[in-house]
Amino acid sequence: MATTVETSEVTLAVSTVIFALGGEGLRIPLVRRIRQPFEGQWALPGGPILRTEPLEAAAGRNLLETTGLRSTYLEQLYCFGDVDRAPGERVVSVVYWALVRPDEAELAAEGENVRWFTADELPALAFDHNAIVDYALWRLRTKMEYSRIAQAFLGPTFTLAELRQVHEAVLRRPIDPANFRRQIEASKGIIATEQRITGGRHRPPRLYRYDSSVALTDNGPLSTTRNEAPRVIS
Amino acid sequence: MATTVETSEVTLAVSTVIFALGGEGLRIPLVRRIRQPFEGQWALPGGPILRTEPLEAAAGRNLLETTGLRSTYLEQLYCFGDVDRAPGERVVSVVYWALVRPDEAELAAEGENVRWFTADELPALAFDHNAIVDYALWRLRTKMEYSRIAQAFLGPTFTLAELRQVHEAVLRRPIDPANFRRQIEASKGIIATEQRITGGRHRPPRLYRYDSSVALTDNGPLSTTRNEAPRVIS
DNA sequence: CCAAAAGTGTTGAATTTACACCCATGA
DNA sequence: TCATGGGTGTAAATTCAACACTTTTGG
Repeated sequence: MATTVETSEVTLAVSTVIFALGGEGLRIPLVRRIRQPFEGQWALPGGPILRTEPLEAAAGRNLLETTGLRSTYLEQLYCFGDVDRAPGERVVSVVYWALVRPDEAELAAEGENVRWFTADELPALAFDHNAIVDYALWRLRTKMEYSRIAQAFLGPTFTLAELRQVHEAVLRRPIDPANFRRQIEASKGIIATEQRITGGRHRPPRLYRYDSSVALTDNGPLSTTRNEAPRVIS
Repeated sequence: MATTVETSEVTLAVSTVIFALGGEGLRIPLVRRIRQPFEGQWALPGGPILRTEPLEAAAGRNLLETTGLRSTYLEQLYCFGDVDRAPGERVVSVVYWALVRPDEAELAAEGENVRWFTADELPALAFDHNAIVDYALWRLRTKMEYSRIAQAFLGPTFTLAELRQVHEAVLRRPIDPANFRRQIEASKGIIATEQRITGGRHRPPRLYRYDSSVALTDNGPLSTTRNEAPRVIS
């Protein structure tokens, strides 16, 4: 992946699959390669690993550098190391996946060499990146069913309808609003505020916020106690 | 981890957490380090990555080299890359976890520099290997609840009591035999043979074998179509 | 016959699912 | 007042959990 020096036998890199929710469902940003191999083709944002930088920080950094965004959720996906995944050299890529909020994604830098694609309709990507995205999509959809990562797509407060729409968009199936409400309320991790949204031609929905004392997902002993910053309650 | 050349900025290695079931529950083999750092302390089997060797093959190879065993299940656990996890140099380790059968584990080479330990009572290990084992244990126990990896601890045929005892040993809690039976029978992936075990002072139990057309666990698009070899039905 | 584990049946609780229906708002 | 989603109620279906009971063997 065009990294570091050529003196090492194996090259190590970090790449990141970034998800945001757009009009047509899940969207991910890709960068156009400006050198061989795969020059001109689209690829996942990525780069070399710096000697003194943690892997997760590297993922966050190249996320920031290519899109200008900070993610609300970042997790290691897998380490890809097939011998022939890059022509000529042996590249091992530690891949992370990230979720960003749509309002931030709006501001995202989009230029000649960075473009957002609909996740289910990608062109042929460089390297094995199509397979990587497929796996990231599978993980996201699987995890959506048993964790509360959906909240990472939303701002500090949200209505239950918004949260449900996130689930529906990611899982691509309708969800019963009544059952969804009870399910979420029973699962904890969410706190009702006294605020409501007015202006709609219907009963004003209550706003919720997430309970920052409860982790979005249970990663067992790996949980990096990196809980999101406590939210200011308005 | 004392690998390859020092010309590269970051050293890449593979380690493996190997699980077998022994009398006192889960057991794992460790190797004694014969050089600095952590000389004399116990550590996970591991080694450098060869230029032309797939990561999974490297894990299988150092499993074979240190214990003489081949595993019935091998999966990537996580890639550990904290900056200070090895004194002096930057080492990124791709860690795999493996399951082996007790009958094979019996034959395992155990010498001055290789010893089997009870997984829940490990001494202080080299590097961050205690944390790695904790995470592997969590993954094994979590996965035991929703997949059929328990079968990887058993031979080609087994009774439902044996299968249940694997669950009980790993999860460390008793399981109702009646409910366990129905649960397993409903979940498919297991086939009843016409054979029974005689000789016990009780009704002879039926032998089962696993359905090799059903994967032990659903890893989504990552499944390496590396299904176990079809079993000969006796 | 007795002990022990294999295997089947049954019942109540908990959870899931579908859908009816009332509530509060803006137009 | 009507349309629209917010929010509550409820009952059937399914799954889960506990445990009684019957079966088949060896001693």
